[in-house]
Amino acid sequence: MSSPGTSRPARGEARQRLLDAALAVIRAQGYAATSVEDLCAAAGVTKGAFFHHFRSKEDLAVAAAEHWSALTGALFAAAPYHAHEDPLARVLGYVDFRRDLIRGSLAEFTCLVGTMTQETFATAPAIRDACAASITGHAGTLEADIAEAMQRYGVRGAWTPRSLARHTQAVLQGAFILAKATDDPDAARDGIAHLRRYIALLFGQTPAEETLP
Amino acid sequence: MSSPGTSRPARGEARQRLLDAALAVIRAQGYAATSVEDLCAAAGVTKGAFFHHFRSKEDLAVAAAEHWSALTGALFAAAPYHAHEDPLARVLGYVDFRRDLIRGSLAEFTCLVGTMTQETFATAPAIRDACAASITGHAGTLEADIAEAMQRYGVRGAWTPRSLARHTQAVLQGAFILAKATDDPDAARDGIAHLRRYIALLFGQTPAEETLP
DNA sequence: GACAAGAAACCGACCGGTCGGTATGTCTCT
DNA sequence: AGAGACATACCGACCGGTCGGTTTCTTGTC
Repeated sequence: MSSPGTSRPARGEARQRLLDAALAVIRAQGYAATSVEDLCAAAGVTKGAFFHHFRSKEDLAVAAAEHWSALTGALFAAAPYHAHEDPLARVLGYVDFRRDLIRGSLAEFTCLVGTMTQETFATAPAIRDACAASITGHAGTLEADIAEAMQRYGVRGAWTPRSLARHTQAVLQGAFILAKATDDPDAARDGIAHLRRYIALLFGQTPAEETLP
Repeated sequence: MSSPGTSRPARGEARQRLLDAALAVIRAQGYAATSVEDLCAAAGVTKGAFFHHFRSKEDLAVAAAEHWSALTGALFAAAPYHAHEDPLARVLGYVDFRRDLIRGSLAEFTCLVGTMTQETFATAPAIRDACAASITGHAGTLEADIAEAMQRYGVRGAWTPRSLARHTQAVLQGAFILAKATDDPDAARDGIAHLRRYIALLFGQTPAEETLP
C-alpha cells in the first residue's frame, strides 16, 4: 500500500506521470490549449514538480515526443508481423497491425506527434524536429522490408522504399484527421484499407476482396 | 486613395479583413495559439470591430472555415481539369492541380480546416463540424467523376466513389503533415505522387513513369 | 549502524503579463 | 434621428514561469 493509485503518487514518479499525462491530454486538447496546470492536474503532481523536471512547457513537449517515440517503438518492435518470412507480408502485416490498433476513443488511437506538428511547425522548431524524428524514425523501420519486397517481387518504379515508407505515415496521419473531422473511427479504417490496397497493387497483387467470382 | 492598403482600412471591410487574416494566421500558428488580438493586428482592426462581427473567437473560427470552403470551392470550380472529356482524366487532373498548388511557404499552401480539426475535434464541436463539412463537401465534388470513371473503365472493387474521394483528402492532409514535420514541401509532392499512382493503378493504368524500356 | 551533510525531489504561494470578452462612447451613412 | 460600424478603455480569469522552503534519498565517515 505504498503506492495508492490515484492519490498522491510516490516520490520519483512525477516525471513519468507528467509524460504519460502529456500523451493523453495533448492528444485530446492539442498542445497550445493544454496548460501546464492541466498537465499537473492530470498527472496528480504540483507545478513545482513540473518545473523541476522540465525547463519550460516547450521542453516537456520535446520530451513527450521522445517518450512517444520510445513507447511506440517498443510496441511495434514487439508486434507479430515481423515473423513473416515474406517481406511483403511483413509490410502488409504492419498495415493490418495499424488497422487493429484503432480502438477506443479518437484521442486514444491517434498520433501525438502528428497533432503537435500541426501546431508547432512554424513557431517551435525544437518540437517540430522532435516530431519529425519520431515520424521518420518510425517510417525507417519499414524501409528494409519494403526494399526486400521490391527485390523479391522484381518491382521497380519511380518511388523508393523510403518514399513509400513515409507515405504510409502520411496516409495514417491523414486518415486520423478525417476520423477526427467526421468523429468516426471508421474513416481511419477506410484510409488504411486504401493504403493496403495501394501497396498490394504496387507489388502486383490483386487484393483478395477484389477477386471476382 | 480612400483605401490606403496597410493603414486604416475603409469602413465596412473589417469582417472580410478578419476572415482573410484568420486564414493566414491560424494556418501558421494554429487556432489555440492565435489570440483575438493577433487576428485584429493582422487585419488592422480593433478588438471592438472583432466582437462587433463575431460573438466569440469560436464563432470566428466557424466563419473562417466557411470562408475557406467558399474560397477553395471557387478556386476548384474554376480549375481547368473539369474540361477533360474522360472522367478519369478529370480525377487525375484534380490530383495534378493539387500538386501544382504547392507553392510558397507551408502556411500558404496547407489546409486551414485540417489544422483546426486536430485542435478542436474534442473540445469545440461547432468548429469541428464546420471543418468536416468543408472537407467532405470538397470531397463530394470528386465523387461524380470517380463514379463515371468506374463505369467507363469497368472497375469495381471493395470501395465506393465516396470512399476514394475522401481518401484523396486524407492523403493530402497527411502529406501536409509530413511536409510540416520535415519542413519540406517536397514531402507533400511525394505524397500526392503516390496518390496519383494509386488512382491510376485502381483504374488499370500503368503510370507513365513506370513503363520500362 | 549512526549520523551529518549535501543533493535531488517536490511543494505551493506568488508574479507580471496576456487572454477572451464587455461596456460605453463616437463616427458615418441613410 | 436612428442604426449599424467601429474604437477605446477596461475587467477578471488564467497562463507560464519563479522562488523560498520542506521532505526524502544518497553518500561519506567513523
